Amino acid sequence: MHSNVKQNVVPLITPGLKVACSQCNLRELCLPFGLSESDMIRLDCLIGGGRKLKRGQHLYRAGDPFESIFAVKTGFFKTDVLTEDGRDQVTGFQMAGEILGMDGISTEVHACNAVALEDSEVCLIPFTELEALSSEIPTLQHHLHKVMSREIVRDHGVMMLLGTMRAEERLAAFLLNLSQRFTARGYSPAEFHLRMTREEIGSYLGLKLETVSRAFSRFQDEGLISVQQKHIRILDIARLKALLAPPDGRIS
Amino acid sequence: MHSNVKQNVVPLITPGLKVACSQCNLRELCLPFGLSESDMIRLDCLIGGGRKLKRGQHLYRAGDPFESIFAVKTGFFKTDVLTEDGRDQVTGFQMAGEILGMDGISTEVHACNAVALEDSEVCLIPFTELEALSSEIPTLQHHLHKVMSREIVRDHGVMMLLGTMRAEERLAAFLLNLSQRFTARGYSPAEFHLRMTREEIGSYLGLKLETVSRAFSRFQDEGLISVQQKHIRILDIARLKALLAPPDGRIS
DNA sequence: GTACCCCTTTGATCTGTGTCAATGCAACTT
DNA sequence: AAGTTGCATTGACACAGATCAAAGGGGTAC
Repeated sequence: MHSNVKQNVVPLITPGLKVACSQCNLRELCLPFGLSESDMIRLDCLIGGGRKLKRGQHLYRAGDPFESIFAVKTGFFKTDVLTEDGRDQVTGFQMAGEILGMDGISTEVHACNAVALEDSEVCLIPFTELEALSSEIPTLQHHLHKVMSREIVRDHGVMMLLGTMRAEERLAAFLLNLSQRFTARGYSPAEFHLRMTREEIGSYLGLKLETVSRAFSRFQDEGLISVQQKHIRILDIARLKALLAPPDGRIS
Repeated sequence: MHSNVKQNVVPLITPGLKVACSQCNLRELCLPFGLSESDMIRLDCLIGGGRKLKRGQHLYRAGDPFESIFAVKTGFFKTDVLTEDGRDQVTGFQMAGEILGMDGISTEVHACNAVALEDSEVCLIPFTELEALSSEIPTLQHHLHKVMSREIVRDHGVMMLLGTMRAEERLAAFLLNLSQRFTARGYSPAEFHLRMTREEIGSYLGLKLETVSRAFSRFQDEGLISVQQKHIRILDIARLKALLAPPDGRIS
């Protein structure tokens, strides 16, 4: 009855898919950043091949034993936490060049779920081997620490968003963040396709899907963006930014 | 006019204050966890002495160059982020054995402020040296990664709290979290002193101080806790926990 | 010891977002 | 091509928490 898009079959590692970091056009965004050619080749050697996922498939689930972190090669992911009592919180959306799975290091078990929001491809980076290599390559070690620290800082930004912003401010911040990340990857800053549903956006932003939808509509009415389902075009990025810094200051 | 408690004078490093990790009764909670005696002594050697802070003093400020991380030896801290437009979000409260400052690794500059909420003492851990040592001691390296990962997981928990919980649930979660952390340090799980103001609790929990105060009062009326200013006594921990897992499930 | 100031509590009202409900739209299946 | 299904939009209403305001209490500094 279900299409294979939703089956969540555990995907096999596809060894033929291996593409060396040194050849990868994401290397300036990803883990190998800053490495010399020769060090990059050493990193190539430990990366355990790629893995392809269909839309809807889990890369890992909360409770899975932690063995690797993952670098997104193509596609789009979400991570979410869910508690016994049924709460569900999207903790992030990840795109090409971003690292997934660091939540698992602390307990040796993944703390959240990672799901592909479109057909995607990741590199598998066995963590024990990565630690071993990074103790030999200071640049790699330091960059790994930077990546983890960046995740912490990003999370603090989300806490700020959830703790202090109103619905429209949250959505504006979300759109601007996506725009900026797409830009860094060479895509249009103004026009993109949302891979996630209104409900997933809402979960990430601490809002209900209806509120997200209404905020989109209001932005459109005011000429800030144009929305057609999942297709977004930012029409007035300056006014969108201005939403985040209210003129009256709101200084406590 | 101001008392010296509020002056935020940059405190000097106090070399005489140095206490070795190997002698520290927090070593099982802190960075040296799991190290052999000899490795712990090597860690001792790089720890750059202690630093004492009066209540209200900053350990570091957003924008300060990043050089060290810090381990809380005694006392209590808060970290907060503030943006140009005047938003202010408390991102965490740290107590003995917890590590501060990892936000600075990614950009070489601290991303938030750390303030002592009572007279406190920290160990200074120069980060470059820590990286160097950790590449020689795999256990130390791995534990550092665990500490950073734990921070990421903790942040996800706060995002869950901010994104999905109602005021009383947030406060219950907050109290239970404090209780659990005090317990881990050998203090009473049921009775403790809040070091932060209602406003700081509110900022952390994404609530206004009046809402925090009202929630405290309601908890007291219902016999869950007793509140006397900053002195808290948990009277019915089971019912407090039950607040977090509503009987109807609330499963979406 | 005393005075001041900040923190906290509590009340009254307002408002943004959640909730409930119905309709619309688009893509995918058959 | 029609039917099914999931996602998005929109409206009406309710309510949790914010805001505004005032009074009380405790700790801290002198």
